[in-house]
Amino acid sequence: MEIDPNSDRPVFKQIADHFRDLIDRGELAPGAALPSEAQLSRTFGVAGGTARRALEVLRSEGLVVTEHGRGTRVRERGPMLRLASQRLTRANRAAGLGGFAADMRSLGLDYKQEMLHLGEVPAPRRIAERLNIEEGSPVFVRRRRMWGGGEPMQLADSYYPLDLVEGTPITEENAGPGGSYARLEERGHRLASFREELQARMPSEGEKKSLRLLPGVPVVALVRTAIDTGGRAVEVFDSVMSADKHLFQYDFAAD
Amino acid sequence: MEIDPNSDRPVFKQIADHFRDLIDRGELAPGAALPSEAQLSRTFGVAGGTARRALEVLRSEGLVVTEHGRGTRVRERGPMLRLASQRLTRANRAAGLGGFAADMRSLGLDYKQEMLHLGEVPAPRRIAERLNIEEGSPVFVRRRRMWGGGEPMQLADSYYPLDLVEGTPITEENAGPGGSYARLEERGHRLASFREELQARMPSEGEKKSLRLLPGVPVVALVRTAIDTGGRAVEVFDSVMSADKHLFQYDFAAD
DNA sequence: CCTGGCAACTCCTATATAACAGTAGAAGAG
DNA sequence: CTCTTCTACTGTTATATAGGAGTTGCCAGG
Repeated sequence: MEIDPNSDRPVFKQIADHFRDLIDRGELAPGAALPSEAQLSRTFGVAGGTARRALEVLRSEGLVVTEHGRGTRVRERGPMLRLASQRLTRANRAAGLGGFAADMRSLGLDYKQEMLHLGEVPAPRRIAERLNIEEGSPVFVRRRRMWGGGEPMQLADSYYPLDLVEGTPITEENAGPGGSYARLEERGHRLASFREELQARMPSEGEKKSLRLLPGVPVVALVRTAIDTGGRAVEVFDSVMSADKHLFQYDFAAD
Repeated sequence: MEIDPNSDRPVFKQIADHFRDLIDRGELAPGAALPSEAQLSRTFGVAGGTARRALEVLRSEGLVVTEHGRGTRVRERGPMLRLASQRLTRANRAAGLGGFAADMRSLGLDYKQEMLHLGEVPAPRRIAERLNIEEGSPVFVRRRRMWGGGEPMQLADSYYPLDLVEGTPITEENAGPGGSYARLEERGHRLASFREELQARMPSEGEKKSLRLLPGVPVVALVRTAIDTGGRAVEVFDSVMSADKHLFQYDFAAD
């Protein structure tokens, strides 16, 4: 392996290219250690800062992870959670548990839900538009962080019109068997359809921390609006999840 | 604005925080210039490299763009293309044009398609699984880059079982009115359903270049499988698009 | 009027150096 | 045998310095 300092391509990128290649071709398996910065610097005959930048490139691409004091290793990818639209059909919902709990159960991961906030808030624009109400008018929110397999999987905020949840367990920590959708249906709002909107982007600082995201991992923001048989939006589910742990699947008719 | 060199938080992150704040609060509007590296270095009393790293952080978060010789400015976001599942219903398909052309038309952007490859290739695993054939057996591929508004919007590879396309315009540069789906239906394969699978990730080097992606912009990989009324997979559409230009919307029943 | 060239600005790559901080294992004390 | 401390490794932040290269505007000379 040779580095050409006179090439158009900067040295640190050439070094990054070299290791990207090894990783892509599988010669460096997930979990395998890369040389330390000092070693790179010696073997390629470059300054320490240059070696460091090469690793930085690979880090930012999400190919490797580095731990302070331990070194840099090829990233291991955990299992992917496949979120299929069918998970929200009535039959599946009737099986008990909320949607997320069922998903985790099917992957054999233990499930936990951490309540971050529970109460009334003024509706943000994004939510108000979908609930067909005025921006800033009060709505009830369940803000929580979902855990699976000991890791944070998603941040999920559920917003409800006030009149639909007053006096129901939805306003309490435990929404009861079958989750909040079951409560809404008991109250006479039979669910007719869902709309899901997805958008991928890089996480904010806060999201990075609270989802424990590695550098270079994007997130997917999913907004689901639940519509009842009367055409009324009864819930807006606003969530953010790590892109490297989730895959989304939708089946729909061609007619 | 003050920087504390003795804080836990590194100086370069403090500087980045400062400008992230200004951008989030709208005090630095899209298109507005940030101070040059030299200016930052002077006004904050830090070394040039430190100022540079602060800007690097913002760049990697996709908040700013910098051009060599011109400086760093707050990123401007183009319009988002909303890809709704309904765009593939028969009624919409009948309106003429392929799906993508119609989408671009509705946004008022001019549309172009650049053919990259047209011919037989051995089926990659991902494709073979979905077409229900052996990995490596020959399939026909239309590999192209779609343009909208003068910018590359997506890389799209369509894979077909050989027997379905032989002797049809699908094997030619122009697949004819209504696109390849129309040709498949003419041949007796009436489309029954689609499955779309989405996954977000950071782009590869090649994708970055050919989609002209700015640093810090993720991509969405969308794989669509078209199924005919006989339950046979007749096309796998494998595409990659810039996450900051696309939003995905799916409507589905709750029953 | 236009053109060529220079100057001053911008960012980019690379070097060398220093002090600090987390990790792991070996050496020593109890 | 166990606990502590030391040491040699790892990465992290920050400094200073140098030369390269793209961009813009001005100004002198044609």
